[in-house]
Amino acid sequence: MMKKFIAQVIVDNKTSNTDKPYTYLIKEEMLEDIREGMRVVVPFGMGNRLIKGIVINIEEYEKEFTKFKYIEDVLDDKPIISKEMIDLSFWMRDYYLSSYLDALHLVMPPGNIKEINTYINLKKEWKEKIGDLGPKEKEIFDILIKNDGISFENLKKLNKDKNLRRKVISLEEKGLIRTTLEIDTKIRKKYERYVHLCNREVLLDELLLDIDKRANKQIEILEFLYNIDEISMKELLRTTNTSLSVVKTLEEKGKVAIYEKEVLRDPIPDDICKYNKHELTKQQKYCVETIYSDIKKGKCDKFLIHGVTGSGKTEIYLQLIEKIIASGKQAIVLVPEISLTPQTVERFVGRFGDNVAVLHSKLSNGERFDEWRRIKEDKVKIAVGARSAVFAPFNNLGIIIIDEEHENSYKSSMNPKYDAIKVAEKRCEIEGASLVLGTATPSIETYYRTKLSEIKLLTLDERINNKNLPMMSIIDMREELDKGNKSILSIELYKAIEENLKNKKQTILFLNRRGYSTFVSCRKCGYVVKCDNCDVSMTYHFKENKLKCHYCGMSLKPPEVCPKCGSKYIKYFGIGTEKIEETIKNYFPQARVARMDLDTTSKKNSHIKILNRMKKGEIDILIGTQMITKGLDFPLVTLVGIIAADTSLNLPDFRSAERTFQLLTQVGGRAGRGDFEGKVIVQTYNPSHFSIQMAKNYEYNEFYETEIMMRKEFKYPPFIDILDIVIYGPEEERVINSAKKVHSDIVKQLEKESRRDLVENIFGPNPAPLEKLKNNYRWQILFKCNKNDLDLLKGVIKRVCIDNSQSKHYKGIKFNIDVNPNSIL
DNA sequence: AGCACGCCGACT
DNA sequence: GTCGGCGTGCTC
Repeated sequence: MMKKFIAQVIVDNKTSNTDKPYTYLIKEEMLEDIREGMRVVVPFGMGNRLIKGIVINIEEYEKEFTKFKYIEDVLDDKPIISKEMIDLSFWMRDYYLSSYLDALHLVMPPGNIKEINTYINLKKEWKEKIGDLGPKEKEIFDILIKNDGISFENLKKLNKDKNLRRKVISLEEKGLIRTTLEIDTKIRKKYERYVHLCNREVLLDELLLDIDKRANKQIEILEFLYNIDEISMKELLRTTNTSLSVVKTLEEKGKVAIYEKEVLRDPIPDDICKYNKHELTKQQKYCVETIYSDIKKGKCDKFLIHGVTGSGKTEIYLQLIEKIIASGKQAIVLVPEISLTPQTVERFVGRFGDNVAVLHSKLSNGERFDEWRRIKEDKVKIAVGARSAVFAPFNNLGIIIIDEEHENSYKSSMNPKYDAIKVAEKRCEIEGASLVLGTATPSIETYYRTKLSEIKLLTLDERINNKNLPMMSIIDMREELDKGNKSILSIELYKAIEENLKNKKQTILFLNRRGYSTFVSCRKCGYVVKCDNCDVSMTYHFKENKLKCHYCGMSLKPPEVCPKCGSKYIKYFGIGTEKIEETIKNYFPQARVARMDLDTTSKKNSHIKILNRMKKGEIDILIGTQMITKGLDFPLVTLVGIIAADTSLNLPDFRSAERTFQLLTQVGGRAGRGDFEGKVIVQTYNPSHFSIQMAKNYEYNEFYETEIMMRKEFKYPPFIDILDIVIYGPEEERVINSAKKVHSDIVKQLEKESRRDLVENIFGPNPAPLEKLKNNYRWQILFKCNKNDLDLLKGVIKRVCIDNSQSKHYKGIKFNIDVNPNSIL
């Protein structure tokens, strides 16, 4: 038998039913052109409808191959994904129980770069054959006569026949039309006009010989171009202050050439000043050298830099990267999305210039595509970005650095719900790169792994400027009440702000809730205004005079009388950043106050503006949410007030103590970064809680020891793995029944596998903590299991939920499966 | 997703 | 008898 090659193809069909590798034969003449990671066009289904897919594997095939079809066409000349990245995406699929396609999309170029389209053209001889058409066919053909060259997609819009494709195929068979396959590049390359001198060898005088002396502008342009290799038309016109016609005239005279040149949309602003290399402290130096020599010796390739805030971790990253790229490899730097500010980017771009690509969520599709390509084509050596930058398509990756490792934004909330740290680790293993994590407050999981020696721990306990960490004082808000102070501000915080204002220093006030009042309630009957679509109380926003749902975005006018009992005693409870702003403005009318939260930063660049004003000292008091806690460096800030430390502490989640500790430490770190001592005031109703007490004294190790004991005692990560299934849909009955069915099916399956013991650690089905969101009722089943049992449990869940998701039992029901979720809320 | 097949009721 | 609606199941 003849040797044949077959390819495994994942087809781009957005349904779970077809989400598996399909085998196709490769025509001999195509064998040379086809590689893993290329996109292909394949016939699919009974109508042999052409769809695109991606080749994930090519191998020799020696058995019968009659049942396979041939690959129709190859779309790429080079693989768009490397073999390593395919492997990485398959690992994600397995680990996070996602589909092949969702996992592949993460490692593929951004956007749907190319759309395949079938275009329909009339054949010359159609008039001779029009006789033998049925009425339906005639109807379609009439459309084609009017729209020669129409795409199949557009034809579908004009004719709603259910079997349109069949009829078109029949028309083609009858010889009236011809269909061609064409690819439409959705994301187009961007071109710009450039200008250069035609003859660069001649002297300037010679060049100006036949130019009229009165043609000042022409002379000016030629003189300008004489010293320049090439310049974009836009810039030429601007710098010489001329119009297009002048350049056109010079082109006609054969003096200059105008041509199109592809430009890569560069999202990095070009007014970045150089960020010079800093002298390393002893600790920093030790850190860089240890990591680099360990990597070189192959001794260790996973590191955690535990450095107090202000200990200069960024400089360590920069110098490590310098060494790595000097050895011909490339580097990825992950930072949390909200700290991907110009301030952060500047440091990397300021040091490495145009060797840096920046990937963040605000990029347009075109910009993202260009950055992706610059990386893929080795035009840059460093990629800085949020979570998804972990997939930057470098070909020779040397290092992945993850800053603020403890941040929860590294876990994706979309399928596959991957954790960028885990993925980075996997990618490093696959590609032989090294992983460096850095933070002032390591996550319990990561720190635990340093204890197991899976990750090497490096500690920096000195701040760069040798300043002490700011003093943190804890205010018991219950005592304030006893003292008769009903205000949001404790007396101590009030006085500290007053003092700070007097000394012309800046203050940051932190509260992790936006809006004015967090809920609105009737004092007579207790009715609370809730969102119609979600089971969530609505937040009052003063400026817009509206009640808003922070989950689905719905807003309505606040009621004047209670919708339930009609009483007029509607009261607003709970505080948000907007209320703080108002209070502060009342207390300190002379102060310049700014608020920074989702509501004030929705416009593009608005948050940069606020930060710039802050930097210039034009703001005395900055009030904000999460946003202001990350990596900001304002030397004039000497006071940080945390309005309510309890918000994160009281959440019924196993990470709430950890979050609180991290928050206090991180926010506290914003104070006293310059030449002045800082001070932090924390207001709380739980002053004795260990996370608050230990944050006060910056006792990370003590906090870790306490927390890890709790985790062990109550069986939480890192000792076990958690699986979270949320069953949701618009009909409550169906959701409840489905949740019960999922539960009992899983129990049955576990019994079949003789693993009754695992049933003990199933919690639920219960209504999810947010019982209704965006008109969907939500029920939850939680699983805890030992690391060794995770695969078995996942297998069972996959069979019960994913493979059955199309079954009629689960009509109108969706599953949200999260492996090791960030929080169980 | 599409497409076909098969079953069933409506209508020439 | 035949046409079309809809439920079900498969696509290398």
